[in-house]
Amino acid sequence: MPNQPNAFDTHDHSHCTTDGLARAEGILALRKQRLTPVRRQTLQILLAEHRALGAYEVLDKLAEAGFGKQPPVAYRALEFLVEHGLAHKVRRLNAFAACMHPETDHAPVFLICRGCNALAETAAEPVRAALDAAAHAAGFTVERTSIEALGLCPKCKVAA
Amino acid sequence: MPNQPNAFDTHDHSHCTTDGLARAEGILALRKQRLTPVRRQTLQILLAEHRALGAYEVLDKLAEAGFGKQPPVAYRALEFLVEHGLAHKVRRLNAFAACMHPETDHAPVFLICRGCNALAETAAEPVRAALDAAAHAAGFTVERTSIEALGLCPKCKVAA
DNA sequence: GTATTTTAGGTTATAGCATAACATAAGCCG
DNA sequence: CGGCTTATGTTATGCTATAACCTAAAATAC
Repeated sequence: MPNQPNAFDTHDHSHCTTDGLARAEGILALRKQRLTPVRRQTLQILLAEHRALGAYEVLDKLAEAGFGKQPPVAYRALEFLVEHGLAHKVRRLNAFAACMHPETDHAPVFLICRGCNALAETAAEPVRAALDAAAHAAGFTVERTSIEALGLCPKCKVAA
Repeated sequence: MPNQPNAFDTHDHSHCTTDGLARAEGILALRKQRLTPVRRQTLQILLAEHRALGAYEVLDKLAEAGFGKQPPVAYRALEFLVEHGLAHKVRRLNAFAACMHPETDHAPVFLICRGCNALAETAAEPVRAALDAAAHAAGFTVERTSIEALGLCPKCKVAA
């Protein structure tokens, strides 16, 4: 995993958005997929915050930006982004978040702060390995995973 | 974890229900909580199958058994069971399943078969440890986890 | 053993999350 | 440019979940 700041660190957030969009363009170009206006705007909305947004929250922002205001508008864009690893669904929250390292890691591990709703992705490999081992012992073949932890980020821990 | 059969093994399933109910009674007695008729029936419904059931599916079965047929009837019973570790919510499926080892393991790891919908709980400790380590590196304190894998169980793998 | 408090169950209503199905428009390619 | 494919817009609906209020049953206090 590249050494990017995680959501809990103070960082120059303007890079998150610009980098994210640039990387998305690169990835989609390779796959001959189009980053259409709605998709681009949707990704930008997710990249703007290090937290998960509900589909209807995204939809409202899309509507403000002049796109359609019916649920499928948001769900389709989100589905596309998830499919291409540019965003993830956070199942615990029924919400979506931009992927912070779309090139490298398609088995995300989420840390969800219940204090400030910040969301960080963290090193998946050791966790994935442990899960694969446990699954293998049961004769089970893992295809997709959701690994999420709810708790307190460093800042909220201090505040508490 | 006691050496019980997991969902993917062939086993005498009648024990699952009777044992599950007996253990629930023991656990709740210690906590001075009541296993009322709806709660008991709900647990029994979940224990009857090694898969996750949607709340409305549980509700239908409760209604058949003579209990109320409004959503809160099912949700309240399910919430109670989850709270006391007798059932779990499977977030990937928005559904509920009986806990297979309610005394010992309150951080379940689920293996969900996409072929037959069977659901197994597996050894949580190593996975939990890896997750805790990753979280700790980010300064994050884990309070609750959801760890779920989607894939193929041994039988469905052969069938495929 | 009856009154009081607490806990649980029932019901109505509504909120929040998600998708099916169909119509229109925009890019792609012969 | 005509037909194909992909994407967007819209209507309608289904599934998941909870708030709020009322009644009943159990625990506890007297």
